[in-house]
Amino acid sequence: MQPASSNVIENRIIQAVLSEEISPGERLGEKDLGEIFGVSRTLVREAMMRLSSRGIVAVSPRRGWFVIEPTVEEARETIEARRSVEIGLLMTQKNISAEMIKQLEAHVLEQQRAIDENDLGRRSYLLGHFHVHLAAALGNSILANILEELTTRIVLIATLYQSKADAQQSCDNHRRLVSALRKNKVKDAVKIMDAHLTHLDKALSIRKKMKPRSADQLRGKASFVP
Amino acid sequence: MQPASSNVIENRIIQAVLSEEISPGERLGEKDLGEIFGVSRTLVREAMMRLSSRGIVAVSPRRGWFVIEPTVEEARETIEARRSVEIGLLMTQKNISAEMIKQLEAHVLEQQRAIDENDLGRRSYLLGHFHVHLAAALGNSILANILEELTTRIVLIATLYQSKADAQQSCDNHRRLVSALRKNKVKDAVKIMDAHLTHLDKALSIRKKMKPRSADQLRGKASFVP
DNA sequence: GTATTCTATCTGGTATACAAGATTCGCCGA
DNA sequence: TCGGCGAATCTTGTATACCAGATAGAATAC
Repeated sequence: MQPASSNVIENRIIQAVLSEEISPGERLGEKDLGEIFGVSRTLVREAMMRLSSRGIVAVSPRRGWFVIEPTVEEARETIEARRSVEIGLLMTQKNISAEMIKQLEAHVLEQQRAIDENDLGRRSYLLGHFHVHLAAALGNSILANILEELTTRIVLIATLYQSKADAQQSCDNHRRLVSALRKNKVKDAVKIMDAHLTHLDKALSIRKKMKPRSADQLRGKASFVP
Repeated sequence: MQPASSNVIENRIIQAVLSEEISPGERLGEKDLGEIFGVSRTLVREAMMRLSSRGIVAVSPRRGWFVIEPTVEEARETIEARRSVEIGLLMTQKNISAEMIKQLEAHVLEQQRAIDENDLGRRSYLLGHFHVHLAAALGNSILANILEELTTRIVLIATLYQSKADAQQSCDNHRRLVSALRKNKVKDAVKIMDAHLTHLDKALSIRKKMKPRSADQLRGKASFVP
């Protein structure tokens, strides 16, 4: 394994979370990750520090780093935060270029393909990252960053609480959203987004407990290796 | 100087930025900070990693860490991001308790006092943190965190571009905002917020160049020491 | 006097060393 | 068989060592 920078580690872990390769509550040992990425604990630690700042992992003193397991309360707050940000994003957007609409439509098609091909990791990744693309398309990279943070947490929440928001429905919502944007019907877009998140929020009531995987299993995941 | 954890360092630096004790472009050397806080470079580095993840500082390889100097484009994006978040926040809020209204009013009074007493650092700090309190009052700590990040950057932007949004006007806007919230006039609140940010955005055109202070001067600032 | 090159020094980048708390597991006793 | 106790081990916490790139300043050439 050739060495990787701490940035690479950080991004790889976010990607792994979005692809559901890593589950909430999973332990991420510094030593293990160092071996996987071929670097010393120092770089792993840097990546963890940034990830913890983004609310993806948290450290338990002298026990290890763990992927966060949001409580129901935190889950609701995250969904509400996303609702605020996304609705604000839609309401304050001025004009969206035809080029961007096309990109978003292409992204939705990719999502559909991942669903059809039953590519679970890619499916989860694309469905989550659609909203990041949306913010970027509306011309604000800062909001895109914020949304990446929030959607990553949402994926963890969805995994943890087994929200049954099935992929096809999410994809359909995205399609309708882009369609509304193409017609410049902002109000419709807001409604679709609002309903989408309300659905997610409702699905949260069904709790499901997960058994955390051990770090050893993680090492076995070939795809986790960059 | 007794040792401090990396968390303390991080918070202290954010506070220093909010209080305008630290200017954009200022160099923050690992060695210097380590001496100031009485710790090794390791802990300073951890704090810097998290601050960079929050977009407050950036590293120039083998040269040092610097407080970010947003370009005009980034400044506009930050203001737009804040507009989205704050408007979304106001629009999706359900009910705000009388208790919270009181807290916000008390905060506005504190702001006024800082203005009257000409306490510049405290003034800057309170005016910026009002929005963080607002998000917290509306019951979402995640949005509060996001807003802390954004307002910190806004302070840097205001310093850099010498936006003449004078303190008294900001405070008045805050007072009007809380008043609208008390009367449950959400639309008015949104309007006030929107106008406030538009004003900030307009003021951005007047560019002002700053000369960065050296780290030695920073060391001299007794108040920077925890 | 000015431009240039070379070197001493400073800075961050990364790995490693060592300390101390947490965990595990075996041993012992009841 | 079950529960408690202790040492061995594992994990993060923090400091330090060493490297390489960047910088500044002096010496040199013109």
